[in-house]
Amino acid sequence: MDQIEVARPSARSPAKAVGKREQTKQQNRQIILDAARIVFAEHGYGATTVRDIIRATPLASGTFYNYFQSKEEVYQAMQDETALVVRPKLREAREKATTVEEFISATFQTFFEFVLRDGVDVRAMRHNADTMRMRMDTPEVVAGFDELREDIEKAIARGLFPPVDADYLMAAIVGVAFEMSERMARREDGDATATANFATALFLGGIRSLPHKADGKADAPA
Amino acid sequence: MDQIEVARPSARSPAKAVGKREQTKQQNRQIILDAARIVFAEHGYGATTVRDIIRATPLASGTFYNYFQSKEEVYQAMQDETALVVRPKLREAREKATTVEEFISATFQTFFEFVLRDGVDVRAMRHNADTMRMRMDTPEVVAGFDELREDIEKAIARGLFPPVDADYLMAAIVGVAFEMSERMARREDGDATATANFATALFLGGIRSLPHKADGKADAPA
Amino acid sequence: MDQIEVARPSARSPAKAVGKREQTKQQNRQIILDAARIVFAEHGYGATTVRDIIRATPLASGTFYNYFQSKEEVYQAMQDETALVVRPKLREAREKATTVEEFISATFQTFFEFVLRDGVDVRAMRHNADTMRMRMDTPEVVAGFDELREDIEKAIARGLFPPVDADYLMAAIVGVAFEMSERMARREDGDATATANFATALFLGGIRSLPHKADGKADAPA
Amino acid sequence: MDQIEVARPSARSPAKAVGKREQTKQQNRQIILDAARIVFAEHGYGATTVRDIIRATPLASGTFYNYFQSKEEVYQAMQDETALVVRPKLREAREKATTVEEFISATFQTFFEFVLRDGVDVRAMRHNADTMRMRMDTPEVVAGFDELREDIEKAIARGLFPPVDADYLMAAIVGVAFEMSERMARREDGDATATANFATALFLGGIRSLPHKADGKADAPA
DNA sequence: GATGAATGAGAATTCATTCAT
DNA sequence: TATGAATGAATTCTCATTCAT
Repeated sequence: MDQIEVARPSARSPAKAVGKREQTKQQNRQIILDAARIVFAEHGYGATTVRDIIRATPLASGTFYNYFQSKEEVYQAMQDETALVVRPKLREAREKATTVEEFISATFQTFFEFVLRDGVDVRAMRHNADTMRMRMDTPEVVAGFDELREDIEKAIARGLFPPVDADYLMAAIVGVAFEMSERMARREDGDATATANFATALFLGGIRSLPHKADGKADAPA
Repeated sequence: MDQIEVARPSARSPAKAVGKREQTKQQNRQIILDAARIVFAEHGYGATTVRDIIRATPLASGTFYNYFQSKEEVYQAMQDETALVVRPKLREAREKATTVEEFISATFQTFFEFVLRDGVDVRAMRHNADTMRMRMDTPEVVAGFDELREDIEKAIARGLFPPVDADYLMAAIVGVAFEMSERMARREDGDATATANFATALFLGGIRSLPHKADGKADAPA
Repeated sequence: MDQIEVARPSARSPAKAVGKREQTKQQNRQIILDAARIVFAEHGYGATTVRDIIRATPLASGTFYNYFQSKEEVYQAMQDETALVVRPKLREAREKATTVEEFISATFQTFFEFVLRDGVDVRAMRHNADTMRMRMDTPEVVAGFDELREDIEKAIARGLFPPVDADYLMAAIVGVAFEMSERMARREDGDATATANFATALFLGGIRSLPHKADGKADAPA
Repeated sequence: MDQIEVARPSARSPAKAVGKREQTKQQNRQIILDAARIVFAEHGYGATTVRDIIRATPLASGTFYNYFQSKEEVYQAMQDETALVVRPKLREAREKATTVEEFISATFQTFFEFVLRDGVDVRAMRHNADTMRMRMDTPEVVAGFDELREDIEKAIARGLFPPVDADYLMAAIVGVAFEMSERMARREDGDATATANFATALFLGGIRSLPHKADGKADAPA
């Protein structure tokens, strides 16, 4: 496990001291967040200790507490950082939708694209402890679920969707999104558009509408 | 937190000529597993300590280590105990299927019924740690995923399913099953059949086939 | 580490029950002693636990306590068993001595012969824990030192030895005996007589009387 | 307590610029080593626990682990600290020797002087555990044996010693040194020079050359 | 007597957090 | 603010010993 690159405050450059210090502060926070992302992915949440995170950092242990109170807090900050990036994208995509197709397609496409570009390496993350797969959602992430449900309800209200159980539909979309994104990330040739097409076809027309595979064989799992 | 009731070696059971000591051993193992199930549900996996589990038991601390090496091991045993019950049920249900409808319907129906009857109290479990939702899958659980994919592949082979990406389809089913089962478990009037009908309709005909709600409102979330 | 061969009491032979039982009792005590000898040699005294000794035995843990109270007790019994064999031999050899040569020679010869024949494998014993060499003497062994000193005093009394410091001379003999026996045991071609000759020559005439090596080189250490 | 203390550690103190923290670190390490020396002497190695050592210290339990990994490690550090003091003294003494007498005499004299001045209180140490005598040699101590053998080989090479078995001679010297030093330390009037004279005489001329005792009686043992 | 699971005191060790520097 | 050693409560785990079978 490598250390994150530093902004050591030891080298004093007398000029612009304030700006420099402020910058360092921001950098250190980011250094910790980045380290946490890697360490959580490697060891899993439960097995990760604050010490682990610090060790993956050039910083001293005391410094951690200048930025976060605990493991929980840094985890949430990390997840939130992520959620705060995706959620607006998802919202925007769905708000522009004028058809069911657009709504569903935009949701999956945006989500899968994000996972491929910005997501932690899922292969490292999920098979930690050699044995167990785990998924944790912070309040910020869960709030994204609520937004999706709200958007579905709005879509129902404006006649875009039939009057279905929005809570269940949200759950189905979320479940498919997370589970398929993990599968996608494990594939060598993970392709956000193809994956989104699959999920979209499913939600629009059911299994019989799914794209056919040329050879009739399932993709090899990782 | 209550302790699990004990079967102290005093009670004689004449039938099933298992030695009394062997019987006590089996009981103690089960006592620990049951306690673990409750404690993990209350505190979440990460926050649970071996001491917590022991405390929820009438047994001595050393006794835990006669049965399990660690928190991880008891967690896996617990999950596996569950998976070993559901997996054969699911397999059997799917093998009897002669149509796509039966395959999908039986899968969801069996799964949701199990969650309602034997599942841990999800409401306690998922909102632990004050904040975070989490899901962990042990190898035994993951093996169930593989079985589903195999069954899909077989169904494709015998022409039951169109030649789709079995891995992705499996992921979609699993995602929907887990995510909706949690929603279902949170509802006061959780209904396995209704939930299975929703999921089945989705997989057979897409969103537009979903059952319509009378009032057009989403169910209230927990 | 192998287990010591057993005398299991499980197979009941009704006849001669008492004699059989008595025999088994003696055997089990011996089984434990033999196992202890091996385990102490492998792990060293400090690191050895009663459990380790039991594990090296086909017996149950509770059985240990029918024979010994603790690790200390079994260790002493083991050492004493040894000392009780060597001490009479040494005494006898020295009592027959009519010259200094005989006294010294018999002492070393008897001791080194014993080490080679009955001693625990010193190579295993002394380099335990990969790091530390250790030697422990029980009261029975220490009593052997006293006997040696008494014999020296008697030898002085009857004019065999000059009137030297018997305590120091005893210490010197003991030190040379133990330290050289370890070196001897490490050598592939450990030879009690040659080793005894070396020690005897040293005590009779000093370094200049020591046997010369053909090549003038030291033996290779283990 | 005023100005001198107030001087900040950043201000350079030209000589021996050791920070206060570094100084405390060194002190704490020494505190633990000193406590260990006492506790090992009192309880013996096997019976000593890390807790015992910590209790003999004003430090917290966790602090121990900032310096040593285990009981073994602190024991070795302790022994090595000792060996690193004696070994150079012994080497130097032997290198200056131009005769057998000087070589042997210097070795014993140096060793016995060290034991009397810096050695642990042998009377406390050896009769620990109510029962057993024990000796443990760490690698550093064993390395001292190798040095002695090398020096003997060199002495043989330059014609100082006859071509004897250097390994055995080394063992004899070591055995006599340790065993006699223990006896010496038990005596009220332990005298390094007298003890060294005894050992030297033995190695130079054998028993018959040993100094005669005025009364022909052995010294009283402790 | 033999067995081996249960016991629980206590030893080893970790780790979040503090605080002097 | 950054540092990192000290802290000690909490946790994991071991192990001698007991005792029902």
